[in-house]
Amino acid sequence: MSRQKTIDQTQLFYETEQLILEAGYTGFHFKALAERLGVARSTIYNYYPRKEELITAYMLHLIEEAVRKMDDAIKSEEPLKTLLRIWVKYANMHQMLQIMPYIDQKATPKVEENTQKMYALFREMKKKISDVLYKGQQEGQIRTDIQMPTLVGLMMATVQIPVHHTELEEWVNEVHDLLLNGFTN
Amino acid sequence: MSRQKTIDQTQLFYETEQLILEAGYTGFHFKALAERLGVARSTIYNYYPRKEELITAYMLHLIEEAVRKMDDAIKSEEPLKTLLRIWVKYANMHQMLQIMPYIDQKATPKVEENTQKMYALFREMKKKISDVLYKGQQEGQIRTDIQMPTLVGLMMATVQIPVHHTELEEWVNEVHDLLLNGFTN
Amino acid sequence: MSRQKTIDQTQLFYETEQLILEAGYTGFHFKALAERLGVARSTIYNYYPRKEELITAYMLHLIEEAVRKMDDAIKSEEPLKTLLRIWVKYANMHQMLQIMPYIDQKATPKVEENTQKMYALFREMKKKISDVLYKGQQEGQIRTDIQMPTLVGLMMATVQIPVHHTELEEWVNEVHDLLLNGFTN
Amino acid sequence: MSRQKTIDQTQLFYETEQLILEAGYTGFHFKALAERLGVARSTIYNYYPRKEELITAYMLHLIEEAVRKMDDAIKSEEPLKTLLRIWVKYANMHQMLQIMPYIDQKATPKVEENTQKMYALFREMKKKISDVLYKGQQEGQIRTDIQMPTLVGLMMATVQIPVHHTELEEWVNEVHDLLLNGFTN
DNA sequence: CATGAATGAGGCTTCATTCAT
DNA sequence: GATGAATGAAGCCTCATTCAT
Repeated sequence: MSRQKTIDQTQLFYETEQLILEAGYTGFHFKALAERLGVARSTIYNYYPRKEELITAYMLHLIEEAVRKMDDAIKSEEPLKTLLRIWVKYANMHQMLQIMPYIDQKATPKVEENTQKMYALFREMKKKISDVLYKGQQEGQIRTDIQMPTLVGLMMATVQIPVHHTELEEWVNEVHDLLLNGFTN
Repeated sequence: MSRQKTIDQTQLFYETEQLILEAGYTGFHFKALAERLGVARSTIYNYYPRKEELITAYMLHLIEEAVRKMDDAIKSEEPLKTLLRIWVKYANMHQMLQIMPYIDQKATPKVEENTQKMYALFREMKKKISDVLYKGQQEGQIRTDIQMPTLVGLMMATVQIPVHHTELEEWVNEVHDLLLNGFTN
Repeated sequence: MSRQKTIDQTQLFYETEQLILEAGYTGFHFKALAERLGVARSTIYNYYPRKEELITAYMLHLIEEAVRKMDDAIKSEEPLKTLLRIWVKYANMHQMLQIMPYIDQKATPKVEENTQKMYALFREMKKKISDVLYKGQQEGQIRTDIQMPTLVGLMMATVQIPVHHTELEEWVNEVHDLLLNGFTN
Repeated sequence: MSRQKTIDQTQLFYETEQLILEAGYTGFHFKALAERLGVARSTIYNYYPRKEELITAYMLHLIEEAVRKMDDAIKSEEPLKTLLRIWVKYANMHQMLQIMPYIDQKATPKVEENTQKMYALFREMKKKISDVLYKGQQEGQIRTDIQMPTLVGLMMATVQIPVHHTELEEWVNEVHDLLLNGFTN
């Protein structure tokens, strides 16, 4: 019925991610993206009529995936460590979130919708972390004299800690230990 | 009647900072800057012949100031807490550093120079933090089973923790406590 | 469930007309047209390989219809009034004619052909009006001291007079009276 | 203080008018305009940041001029004929008004403002014509059995009558006569 | 120095049109 | 025939930068 497709969602999202990571939002154009994909610029417009629509669709997809994994994480034995592992694997998600303020969130209704959903999911993620920590408090392992948002904040901030380690798992162990026990002996 | 016609360095840096904070690197143009300053766009070129030159000059200035304050900090009684306080007060510096990758660092020799200096200063800052922690290790307060970059990394990551507190000092105390003693009871 | 998949000439012309009337030539695209018709854009190309071909075909069809009606009109008792009535009913034809200059009339041989035919028919229409007026002059009702093109021109210009009337027939009567007897008492 | 100007308002408006008359709204681009003016496309943007802004500014200017002339006209001896003369001299204004529907009237606040003003002036023009006709009615020359909007409409429609005459004044005389006395002997 | 004027490069989008199935 | 896919040409617009005064 029609010609063969040359770009698929997966590849499109993959190159979108790569381009943003390499060039930042400033350097993210359909021109550059088209070159990477080896298609004409206008072709992309047949899929996403607006730069912002593609970018938010991609982000939404990313965060949805992360949230799904977290759901499983919570049921694991060491939930905090598992959350940490996921959170760090999705470190680029964190980077993406930082570019949100520079996106025209009212570009099209679709963009607005995607944005809303993303923020909702992001709040959900924080909620999941809170829940794990709260459970720890109930069970007496986690201290209660620090405000919850500060606890969550520190946990989430760890994404910024560079990975000097041979294995990601080493990083996870070290940071987990540090979070739980602090700097002091 | 007419707005101020001459450019004042201080105001120039101030507006540069504001503009970047409000609009990000994407929204940082000489056009917008000139409007804020109430001068013609071309006037700015008499001071900084290149957008990148202005931006790196401003950042360099910012980081120099922070480093200077840190020098004093180290001599204080609670050096870690003082460092934390400074680091957080210069939180925007952190934001600025994140835009560095998107700046054409070879635009002009001056830009290259500024960039080099900035990175040097940034390394110096990390060194200062390391030193404080190292001293703590020598004195037996800080644990030695965690790699130094991880310690420094966590300390620096704290800028990301949102400030829900009435007073910045509360935030500092809470985060300091958390860093030292960890999540557990 | 799905919208009609085959194109029907009548509907095609109908939507063409509607779209031009609503959006003007500027807003007349195959994209918009295809949406209205509920078919793929490319489908239209199976019928009209060129935008201009469709548009001129439609116009030709419209003007042919009008000319046919005028033929009958001339045989009526009040030929001028009847012509006026037809002319006004085909007011959109007038609008269409105004977009002709902006169409690439040499796009394809077919377009050229349609255009030629249209202009011929249009001249024929003017001829018919002239004939009616000329007959009036012969019979002594219509004055002869005004150049014929001016008479015809005024008659055709009436299409621009807005219809504030409840019934179109009222408009016709009023304008007819005005044309014949003028502004004065 | 600055470089010499290469385009002035007058020339800009003149070329705008010519281009619209020749190419219609479809063919009116800054690209074409810039070529005519012999400047870079972007230069025009320094004056009018939006295509619609230029076009509406030009139209407003045109209609303002016409209204001003009409004011004088009304005091003349043969006001209706004078109005007719002016109206026809500004025939292109009429053409401009017809493209209004295809302009994005909400493009910018300035565009909206211009549009509002234009419509107001246009209503004013119609009012002036009405006033002249009304005065004629009071003085017993103009018939009162035809609705005023129809009278005004016919008068305004005359712009559409082609000028086959050697002198514009001949056209004016002929049309004026025709309007007043009608087609009949 | 300050400025208004001009410009080119580059990014954003839309649409007519072609083509393989 | 009908369609989805791809594309190029063309128009829109913004901004860094240069230049003459």
